[in-house]
Amino acid sequence: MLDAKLFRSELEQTAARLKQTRNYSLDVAQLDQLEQQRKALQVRTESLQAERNASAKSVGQAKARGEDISDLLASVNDLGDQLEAAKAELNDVQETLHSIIAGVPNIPDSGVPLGADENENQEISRWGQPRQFDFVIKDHVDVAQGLQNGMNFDQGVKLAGARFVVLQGQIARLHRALSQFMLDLHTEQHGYSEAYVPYLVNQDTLFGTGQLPKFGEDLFHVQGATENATALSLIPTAEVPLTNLWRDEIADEAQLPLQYAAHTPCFRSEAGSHGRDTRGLIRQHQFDKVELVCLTRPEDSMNALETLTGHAERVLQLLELPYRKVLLCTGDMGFGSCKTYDLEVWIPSQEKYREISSCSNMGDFQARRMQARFRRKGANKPELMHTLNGSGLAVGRTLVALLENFQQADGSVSIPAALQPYLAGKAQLSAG
RNA sequence: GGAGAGAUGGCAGAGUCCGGUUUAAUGCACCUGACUUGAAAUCAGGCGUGGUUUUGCGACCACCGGGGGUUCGAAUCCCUCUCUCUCCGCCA
Repeated sequence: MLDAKLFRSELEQTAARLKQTRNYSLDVAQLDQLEQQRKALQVRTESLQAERNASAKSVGQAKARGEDISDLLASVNDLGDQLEAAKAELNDVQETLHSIIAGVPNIPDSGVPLGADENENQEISRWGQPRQFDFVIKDHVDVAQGLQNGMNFDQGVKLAGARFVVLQGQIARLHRALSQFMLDLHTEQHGYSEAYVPYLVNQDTLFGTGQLPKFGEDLFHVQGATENATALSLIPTAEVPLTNLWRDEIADEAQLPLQYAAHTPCFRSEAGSHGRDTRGLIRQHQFDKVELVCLTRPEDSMNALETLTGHAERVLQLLELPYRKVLLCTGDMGFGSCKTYDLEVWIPSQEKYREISSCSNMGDFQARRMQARFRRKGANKPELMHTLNGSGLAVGRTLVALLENFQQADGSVSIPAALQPYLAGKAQLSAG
């Protein structure tokens, strides 16, 4: 959520900036009118409340002195009705305002290139060389089929439906090894503290990170067993529970930066993705991810984004997977982000780099929604922190990249050295 | 699943029966100042969050788990939801 002040004192500039960067149209006239109503109604409501408080107090005092209070009561008779009406009106206006403001995306950092869509993203760097194969390569689905059919989409369909998979045998083991490897790397070498978190979260939590109110259709919602059970939703990323750890909390400045890593499944409805990436493991309703979250002081967040992205890159480097780092343009960035790097891994069968990590600095956008704050040493007012998150990495897609990039002519798959300890020292998965 | 008890400011903890100078006592923590070479101790003062309004000082409003109600007035009474704890039952 943007600072409400931007909609009051800098409405025109804010609208222009949102249009320029996000192609987001703010109804300036409507907002301006609502804001004027809000102001008038709020002043009126509060002065009525003050009046009510004062009269209630004098009633109390008169009564304490044993005086007759019927005159006093008569004089405040219609106050309640007036107040109630004013409150109701104010409430309406504020709800309308809030619902508009809660749906406005973050304003990108000035360093982010302007652009309409992914075609105008900026490649920052490349690491590694896509391998030259001297045989006809298979995609990961066929590679896995050669490995005792360890990736079974028919079984996924049978058990759950389209975009679900069952992994078995050495593929399942590889999948587990990858997440363990990533989590160990980040906790042991990059200073993240490991967390195990709920996979189902409530609506406040989803609002905090920005999934609600606008993106509810991207989630799976779970109806509790009882009629009025709390509405819960499956997390689309561990960013949601991890960042919300500090919702409605005030950290000491010395506690920052806070760094959390968690390995969780992620659930996405993929509404609107029909027909995209239908083959293979690239786009599933359920996938595992090791997520990194960092909470910082405002002045530290841009550096922290570089550091955090570096941590995700380190996974790819250790796994010897060629990738490129892309700075997303304003039009391609997520709703709450002010700056995002995507890491894209080389997928040989597609001869393309595909997203495997997205690292974002959300600025104070999420922190304002969830009132995640910190107090500077000596300062009295708490201040919003900045929140960052990044995949380190998406496990399923890493599995895909590994199978494809390290496939051998005989159908086996070699294992990068860094990962071998997690596979009982095996240097390859053998076909058969 | 059954029975009971609770939820108060960063923490602890009074107030709730019997609604009214309680915009919440007190203690701890924290901040400022005094004393001290410095620190500790002591003393004095300050010290919640959000919001509105104001050039500023300030004034005002809301918040005692969430929501609703009764009332001139609610931390206090009523309804409801959520959560926590204790005991019993069941259980990975």
